[in-house]
Amino acid sequence: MSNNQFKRGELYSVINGMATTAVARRLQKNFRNAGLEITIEQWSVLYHLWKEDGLSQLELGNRTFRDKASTTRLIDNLEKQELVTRVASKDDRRINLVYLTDTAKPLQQITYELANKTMNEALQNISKDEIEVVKNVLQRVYDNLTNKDLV
Amino acid sequence: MSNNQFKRGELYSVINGMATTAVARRLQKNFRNAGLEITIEQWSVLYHLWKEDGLSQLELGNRTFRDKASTTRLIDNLEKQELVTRVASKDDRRINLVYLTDTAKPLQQITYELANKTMNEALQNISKDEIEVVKNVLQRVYDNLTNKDLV
DNA sequence: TTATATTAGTTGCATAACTAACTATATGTC
DNA sequence: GACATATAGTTAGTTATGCAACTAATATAA
Repeated sequence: MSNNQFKRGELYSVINGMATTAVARRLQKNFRNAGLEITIEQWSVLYHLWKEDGLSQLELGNRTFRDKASTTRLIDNLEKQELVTRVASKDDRRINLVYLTDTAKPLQQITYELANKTMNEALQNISKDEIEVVKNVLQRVYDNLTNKDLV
Repeated sequence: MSNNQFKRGELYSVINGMATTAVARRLQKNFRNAGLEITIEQWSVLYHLWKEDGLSQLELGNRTFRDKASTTRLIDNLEKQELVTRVASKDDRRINLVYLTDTAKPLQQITYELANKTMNEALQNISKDEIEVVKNVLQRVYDNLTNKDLV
């Protein structure tokens, strides 16, 4: 019997990601309570642009784990809210580089604070060691399912 | 400084749930490759009905971590595919009890097997102890954010 | 240099999520 | 019994997801 055999009844709770969902919902709520009109999905894109502005849509999709269709529409919505602009690359005109606008810049500080607050709420009474194990395991799960595409 | 302070750059990967997403996508793919036409969201509802048939929509929503509007539409779609039927409760006619049809019953075995297969793919080289820590931490994260609704 | 293949992004279609407002049934209080 | 309140479920509106088919631009190969 494999080392990783689950009792069937336990499977769903592992797959379900209820904790992830709960964190996302709480962060969204904290955004809303602070009067921020952005979704956490939009924020996930802004987050990567604050780290490195002017990424291509494809690269943004990779970093936020989305396919290109989802990325297209997320950026459509961000553009509608005037938080980013698309600029065709001069080297390769197939590529759209995505840049933050001045409207987006002041959101960085407040959303970082709200994300920190949310994580503190989520991680009450959970030790640093436990968090490290979780991060490590989830990374390995991700790698198990994506590095080799054997299906 | 709090015990749970994160370096900012690490925040997103924790919130994002990329591992959860990857597992869900792989399970969906495994369903599709086996010729099953159901979504994992639909499967999550069937999963609970196989454990206990005839639950109310609200109870199904609780067990699958959905609000009632989402539950309504999920069951609409399951009904369209003739996998479940709604039966008004005789005791309280506001309540819809949801029952599996004969069409749904043969799906149980094959989807359990595919879920097991998916979890084995996901959890390669991850020890039982690590899995226990992850499950325990995620449960506590969930509890931290839901037991007391202090926002 | 022309034909073919690849790549980045968009669009159509279907499912699903959440909020808020709504309907219908039950319950509680006077 | 009548009126207010609570509860279960539905509907409308918006955003997001994924797949597949498409366009436009670039790269490769003959």
